[in-house]
Amino acid sequence: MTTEPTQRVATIDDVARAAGVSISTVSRAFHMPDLVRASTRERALAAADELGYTPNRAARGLITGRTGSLGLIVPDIANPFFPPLIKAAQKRANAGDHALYIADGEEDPYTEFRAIRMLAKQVDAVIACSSRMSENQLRDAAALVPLVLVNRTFEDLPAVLLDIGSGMRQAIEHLHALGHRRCVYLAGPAGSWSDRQRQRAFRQTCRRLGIDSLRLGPFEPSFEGGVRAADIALADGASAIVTFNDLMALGVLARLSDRGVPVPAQVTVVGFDDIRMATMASPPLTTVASPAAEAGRVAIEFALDPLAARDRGGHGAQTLPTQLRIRASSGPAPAAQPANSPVDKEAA
Amino acid sequence: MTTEPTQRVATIDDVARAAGVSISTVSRAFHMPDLVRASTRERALAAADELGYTPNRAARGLITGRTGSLGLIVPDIANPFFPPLIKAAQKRANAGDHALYIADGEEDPYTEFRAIRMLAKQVDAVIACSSRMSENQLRDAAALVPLVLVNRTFEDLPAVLLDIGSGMRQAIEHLHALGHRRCVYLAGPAGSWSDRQRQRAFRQTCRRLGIDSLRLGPFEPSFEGGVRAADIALADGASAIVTFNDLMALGVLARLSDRGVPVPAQVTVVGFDDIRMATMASPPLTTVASPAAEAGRVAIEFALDPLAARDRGGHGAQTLPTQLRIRASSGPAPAAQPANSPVDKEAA
DNA sequence: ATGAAAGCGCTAACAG
DNA sequence: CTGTTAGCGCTTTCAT
Repeated sequence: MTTEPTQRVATIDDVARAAGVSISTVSRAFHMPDLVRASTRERALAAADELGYTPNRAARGLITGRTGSLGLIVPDIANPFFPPLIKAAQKRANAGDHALYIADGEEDPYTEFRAIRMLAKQVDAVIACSSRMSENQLRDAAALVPLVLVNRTFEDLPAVLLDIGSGMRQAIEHLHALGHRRCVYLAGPAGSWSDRQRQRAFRQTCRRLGIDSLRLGPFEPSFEGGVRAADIALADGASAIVTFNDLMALGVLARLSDRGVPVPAQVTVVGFDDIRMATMASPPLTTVASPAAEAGRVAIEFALDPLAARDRGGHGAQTLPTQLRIRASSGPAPAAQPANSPVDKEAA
Repeated sequence: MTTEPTQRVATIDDVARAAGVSISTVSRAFHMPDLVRASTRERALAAADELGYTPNRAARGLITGRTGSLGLIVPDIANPFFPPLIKAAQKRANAGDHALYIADGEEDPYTEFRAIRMLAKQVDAVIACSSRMSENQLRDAAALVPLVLVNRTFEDLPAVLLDIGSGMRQAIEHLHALGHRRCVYLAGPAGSWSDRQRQRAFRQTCRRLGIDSLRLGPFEPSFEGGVRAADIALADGASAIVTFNDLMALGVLARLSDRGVPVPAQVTVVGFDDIRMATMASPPLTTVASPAAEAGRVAIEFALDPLAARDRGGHGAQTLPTQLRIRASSGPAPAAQPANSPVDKEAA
């Protein structure tokens, strides 16, 4: 027989009564320990522990303006790139005695904005990962609550970046070394900032190496998006495929496998994330490793100490290195150029 | 030049002033629309919209005791079983105008308990998924805040269950039909409720079908855990392996592949979750489909309306069906019994 | 060193 | 129908 409905949660008042001190003494025992005599403090703390008292962050926030909580928004929790980031962030937040609230933006700018606006008053800062919001929305959001960006920059907001350009260069150089002379990039969401970054690095590196480059998309940045994109990429006769993210790469691989196209014998696929799942993919997937977990940790640090954030990189942006990760068995096979469709639509 | 730090968030007071009505009228315009004249209501709502006003749920909760927020705890966000569940839950919560806070229990009972205690006062209910907490902790938690369980039962707490027994029976019958006569179950976390359920169904079904059954473990319910378990399972001469969850199954597959063991020609692996990732694994993985998303949705409904929850199944538990999902190419191959180690340790 | 009192943003009686 | 008042749990002056 459980005490089903909420029994009652100890308030600071209960603690005070139990310890035989005033309510403000208890509060001080927590936040300004030096202002109360040691013995009194002990008693208060003991009582608090006894009653399992946890301060009501909401109530505290009401008066201090600081809630001791942080918000974290990702476009899609199901995108395996984010969980490691989230976990690292949560760990770091808890270490600083902060709670972390996670919300899912559903890959939709407005949903994301609403989520931020809703969180605004109940958290000290919001961390927006790979934000899909427009610049205007970003500006509005930043006016409501201190904002930290991950995987995107905007004006002088503190940001944690992954060195996408370097990863892309490494990937293309790798493909070039394998003999590929016609590469296609399967783009992610239309307005995506990080997709633009990738496209740019892709185009530039291809040009530099004299590789025939092609951009296809946008596609949904998901497994299904990759499946759909695969056929199009194949039709365009590319022997090497670089995708916006690993999820798409996995989709491409699955589709290629279904169509009986040998990978990497005929096509090499490079994913962009090195999410945990990539480890689980069969060997052929070469990935660009993103230090997602570290990004999560650093983002929290930025959020907890905006000033430190401002002091790091240029205007508070810190860039984390990225690295090509070649699966053992994806090495050898170069690629015979398949039937080459002349259509160079949207040449990147 | 951004208005970097929090500019100022509109309060109900601002709205009232802007609309030229009293503060309580604004409040009523939101919660008891019929109590204010249409024209006044319009004006209040318009002003609110104008100022981008979002009620401060924390402040509201302080007085009503209802925060309009829900908490959701999972043992491990990175476990791909949960994201779909989380997403469905969040969608349903938002539909009911509730915010959903997600927390990660880090596969640790006490971390989980602390998280719940911290959330207790700031949410209307907490949904604990595959809780790793002890019965005592569960009881204590339930005393602090209305609690909804997913994937576990405890006394008369509302619960959403997946019909694990049925899935396991289907899996074993399938293996039996393929000719397997020696199956091993790779167990998950030691104290896990759902692991016990699986073990029981496994043991019973094997006995009924006259299959030589073996339980190994516990193992970490992760990809790495599966990798480690694979060798042990192989050493024990099983031709069919059923794992606690898909993550482990994926690890087993990877390890088997590394060791050059043909799957499913020599060994068949059955995962237990049918998470999205299973789709992406190479064909040999047969899975038990869990309606994770639906579980998330139903859990929110239970949380929003505890009474309805109480009215459904026995004491508020609703069981969702589970189904064996056989990948196309995992069908044909039966299994030659490999070298059979006589050690029947921990016979299930 | 400690207590009393004011007030954060909001809702729920209680008047009008 | 609408405005006024009290007070949720907490921190923070301001007294003592």
